[in-house]
Amino acid sequence: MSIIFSRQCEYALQAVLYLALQPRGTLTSSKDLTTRLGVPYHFLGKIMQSLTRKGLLRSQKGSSGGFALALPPKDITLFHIVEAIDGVDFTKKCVLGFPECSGKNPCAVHHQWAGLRENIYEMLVRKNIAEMAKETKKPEFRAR
Amino acid sequence: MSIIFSRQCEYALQAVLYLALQPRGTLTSSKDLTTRLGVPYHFLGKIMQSLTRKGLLRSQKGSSGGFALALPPKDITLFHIVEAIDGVDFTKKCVLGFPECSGKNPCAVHHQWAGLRENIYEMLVRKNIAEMAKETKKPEFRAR
DNA sequence: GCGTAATCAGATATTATTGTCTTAATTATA
DNA sequence: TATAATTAAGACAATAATATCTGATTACGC
Ligand code: SF4
Ligand code: SF4
Repeated sequence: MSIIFSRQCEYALQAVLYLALQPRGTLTSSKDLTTRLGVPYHFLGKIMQSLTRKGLLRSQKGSSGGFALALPPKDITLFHIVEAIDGVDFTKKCVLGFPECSGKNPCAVHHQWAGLRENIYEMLVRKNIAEMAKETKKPEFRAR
Repeated sequence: MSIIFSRQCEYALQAVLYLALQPRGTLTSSKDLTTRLGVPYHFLGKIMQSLTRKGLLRSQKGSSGGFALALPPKDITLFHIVEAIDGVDFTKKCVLGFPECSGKNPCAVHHQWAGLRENIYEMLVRKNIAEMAKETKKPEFRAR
């Protein structure tokens, strides 16, 4: 069980975070990403395609091609990535899986849960990835 | 995407909550559960079996048989159910899906995330289902 | 121009999850 | 004791998620 986000989405988050740590203007190839992150090559390829189509990344084909952020890192949040890959229905849904239920006749956990959902949302939008990159310590992420 | 818990687990939570609302000592059949909750009959059957094997429910075969809680409602929390169905690895895992990473060299969201995980855990253990049943308003859950 | 390195795109394969069906075992009750 | 209702169990089917493969396309560098 992957928690909250699909595996695809996790990979996407990791990849974008990695890109954010590379010097501005450089391209990073899928191959590079795949070895650094240890995720399956072709699968990541598809994910990068999605992110590119959504306009979060730009890609360059051909020799010495690769991917880079399409926007300044300070204009991207984790939310954008989750939105592009998994969608953001979770902001509305019930943890217990009850359909058509939200707040009128609340069950005993609704308040707690509604707050939690808010927290997840906060976590996703609070920091842009420029800030995140600055604060991230993972040495294996730095350009070698 | 089902949020946090698998669909199985959601059904399990719903079913146990329903059972908690039935008068103590009565048995509820799968058929009854399935129509009240609107979930697939046989699938639910299997889930009930699991919960029974784990000792959370007791079952009675035969005519006028069914399921009931195996423990007093005040001794059961949502955590027990999640534990039985999905497992509780999520209490340790990283939202971003990074393996082998937890707190040393924390990334920029680790603190927020760790708190969030704690909140989810809290939500699951805070109330026992006796309290929840008392506070739950869902009229379609009451015995007719 | 040509060869190489890279992404792009789509087809396919594998695995996990969800759902269905069928039969057997069990029990209350008529 | 026969019958009907019910869970138990396992086989099967459908769907969704994850992963891999292959060929095409593009761009760079020689
Ligand atoms: S009231 Fe309870 S069941 Fe309804 S949406 Fe809120 S948490 Fe879910
Ligand atoms: S530091 Fe960041 S990447 Fe590591 S476990 Fe915590 S949240 Fe996940």
